Amino acid sequence: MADKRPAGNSDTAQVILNKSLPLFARSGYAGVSMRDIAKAVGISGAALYHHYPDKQSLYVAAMAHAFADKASSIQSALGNTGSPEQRLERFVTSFTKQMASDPDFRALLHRELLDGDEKRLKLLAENVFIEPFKAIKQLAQEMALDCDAHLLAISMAGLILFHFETQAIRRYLPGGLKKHNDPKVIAQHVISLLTGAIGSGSRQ
Amino acid sequence: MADKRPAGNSDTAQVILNKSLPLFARSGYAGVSMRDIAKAVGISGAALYHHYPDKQSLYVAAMAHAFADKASSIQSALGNTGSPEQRLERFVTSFTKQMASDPDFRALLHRELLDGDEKRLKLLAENVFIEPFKAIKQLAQEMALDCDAHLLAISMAGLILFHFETQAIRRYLPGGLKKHNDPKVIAQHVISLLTGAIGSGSRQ
DNA sequence: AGCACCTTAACGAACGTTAAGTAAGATGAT
DNA sequence: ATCATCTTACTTAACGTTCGTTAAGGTGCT
Repeated sequence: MADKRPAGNSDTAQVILNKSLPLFARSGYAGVSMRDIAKAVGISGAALYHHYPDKQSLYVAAMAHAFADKASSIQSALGNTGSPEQRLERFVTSFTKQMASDPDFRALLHRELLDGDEKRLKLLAENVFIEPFKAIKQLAQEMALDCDAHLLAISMAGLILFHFETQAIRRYLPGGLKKHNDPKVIAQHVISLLTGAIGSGSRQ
Repeated sequence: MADKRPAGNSDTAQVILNKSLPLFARSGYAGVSMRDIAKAVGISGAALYHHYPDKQSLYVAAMAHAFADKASSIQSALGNTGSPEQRLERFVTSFTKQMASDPDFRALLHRELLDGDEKRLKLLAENVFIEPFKAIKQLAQEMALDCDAHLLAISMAGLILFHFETQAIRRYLPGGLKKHNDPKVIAQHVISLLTGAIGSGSRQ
């Protein structure tokens, strides 16, 4: 009853997106062939063209699929109750946890920032990041009235994302410990940095 | 005396690296063909194999070439005179300027962080980043005794790099202005953030 | 002569994509 | 209920192109 399949109602198109996403995340657009995707799905290469007109369209659909719902889940992390400090803490811990749990999303995001043409970046910005960014910027504005809110909002996201981006190479840098990949540790560090614990407090 | 060229000493091998680097930076390893490189250099595709045994070796040589001397120039930005605050300011302004002036290096760095296998990342870490990272970590330690220096050093680099990484998409995010791509503005923002101007000062 | 450096031509493999055909279920007239 | 017909979802085989790479040979300096 749950899954009748009368006709013209296959979920293969969705399966293709789900199976191709980790491939694109790992190897990038040029690094994944249509045959790779077909093999991952378990169908012939030609069958892909029954669902998507070409590789480019499949890729764009996969990206849209990957980024869908991310906007709201990022934004909902902020809420609008409590003091700015509380909201900052809530956002940083939640965003850090989300990024930690979705390495494919992170990789695709970085790839789009590197390779995305104007059209794709505009789509990504307007459909995914504008709304959460607005909320973060608003928070930034409340926290530091004299500081450029746009720059500060970018800094918040960057602080978190860069720790994950450097996860692989930090194993070869001095002082790199396993705990530095713990979302809770990262979040705590970012919070204390953003609340001014570095330059002002803890004088010896 | 400086540049004799007796025999078996063409600079074509160097030209190949210099011409292929922007291609790899823009399109990644899989996105650049040997024929693309050959055309950029102005020789036949087969001639590349006179200087490098295969595409992989050419790529690794190009990366080594791109990252050579970066280590010392980053590190020398710190120096070891003056107060920690002065050294921080010197490092941030200098590092920001260096990154602003070398988009290819930035792109290659991000690509290696995304795609680099264990061996390449280890090479990159040990030959390029270990020494400057040690110096930055040392600075971090002096600035915030109670904070994890490894995390703080990563944060310093990430704050700067992420502003450049998001340069293209910020045009579509609210509050994005041309001045936010000015190295001096970015550096000033990062410095004020790291010296604790956010959470502590400027209460209304 | 011999080596360094380059060419054109070509190899087989893999690429994105299309053509042609098949199996299975839905549809509609009888 | 049956049969022809249509659509959906796929298959195998092949198309022309481009890929990394090699073979064979030419030119010019030492």
